[in-house]
Amino acid sequence: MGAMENKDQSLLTRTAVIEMILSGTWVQDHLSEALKPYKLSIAQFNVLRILRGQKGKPASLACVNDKMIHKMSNTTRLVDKLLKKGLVDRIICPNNRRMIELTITSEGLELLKELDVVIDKTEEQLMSNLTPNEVNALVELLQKLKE
Amino acid sequence: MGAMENKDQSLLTRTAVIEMILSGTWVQDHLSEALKPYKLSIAQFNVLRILRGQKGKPASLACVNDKMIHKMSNTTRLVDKLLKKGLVDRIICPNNRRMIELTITSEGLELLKELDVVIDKTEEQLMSNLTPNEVNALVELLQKLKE
DNA sequence: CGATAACATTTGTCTATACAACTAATGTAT
DNA sequence: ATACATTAGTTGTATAGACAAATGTTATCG
Repeated sequence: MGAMENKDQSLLTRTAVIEMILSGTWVQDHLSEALKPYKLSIAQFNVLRILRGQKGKPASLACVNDKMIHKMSNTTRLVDKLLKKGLVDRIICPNNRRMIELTITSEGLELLKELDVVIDKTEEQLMSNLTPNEVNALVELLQKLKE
Repeated sequence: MGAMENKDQSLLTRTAVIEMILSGTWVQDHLSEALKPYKLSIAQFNVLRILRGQKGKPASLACVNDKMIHKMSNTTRLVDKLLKKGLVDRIICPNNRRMIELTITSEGLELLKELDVVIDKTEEQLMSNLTPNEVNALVELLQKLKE
């Protein structure tokens, strides 16, 4: 393997790394733009979706945190904001008073129903330059990458 | 096209969106981990690289900002930190006193030389699960996506 | 039973980012 | 030349995130 090929390869690698950062922020920028009229951050939106996914079964903070896209140190304060907006309920778990039980309120569910449409459309637009096969290939590459 | 195919397609789209966010933060986490011993953020490191890329020719703040991966509102304060560390110089442009001229110092160049090794290795590791062809395909998909 | 460890969440603090208002310098048009 | 707009950068402020220490609760072990 010559020096030239090494250089090409490391340039490609660097390009890939930069493209991944750019693509990640690109996606997030568009999503948070779509959420802006609803005064929700992506993180807040995801917590709501996680709670809906529980189908009534309450979730602890740690459980929510595990399922979050951005692991953050500070889920308490994030949930505080959703509480203030009346989108979630928080009670102390009767069986284990160290834990809390989070559930989504009916207002939260209503809001999510509205957001589903908005987010679906945004996600579709974001991917509109790729064919379904290409989207599939992209997902597989990204998953393989992080295995 | 049946309802089933629609659902599959939108699930795939959603998966792709999430994978892109995850991959972006995954890359950034590893890079900032690699930079940690040097007390540099990714943004600071990129400013240094941008200035080195100028090959002695000074750059204005706006110029640096245009080339940055994360467009940020606040390049002034970022550069302040590099100044305090002695990694860059900042003078007022004599031709247009509104502008500043940023250059990287020799200390900055020294540091970058050290970091090149570290970052190259990190980037190589990040991509090590993919073959060169796959990395290439990934780059092409990501670029096509954002066209 | 009492001390200690482990657990789940909260709080404090410091730094980072977003957004808008501000300052200073230059360009433009009458 | 004066007024007005534009440009380049800086500063203020409010919000978000990282990290570590603190709080309160339950489990474990002698």
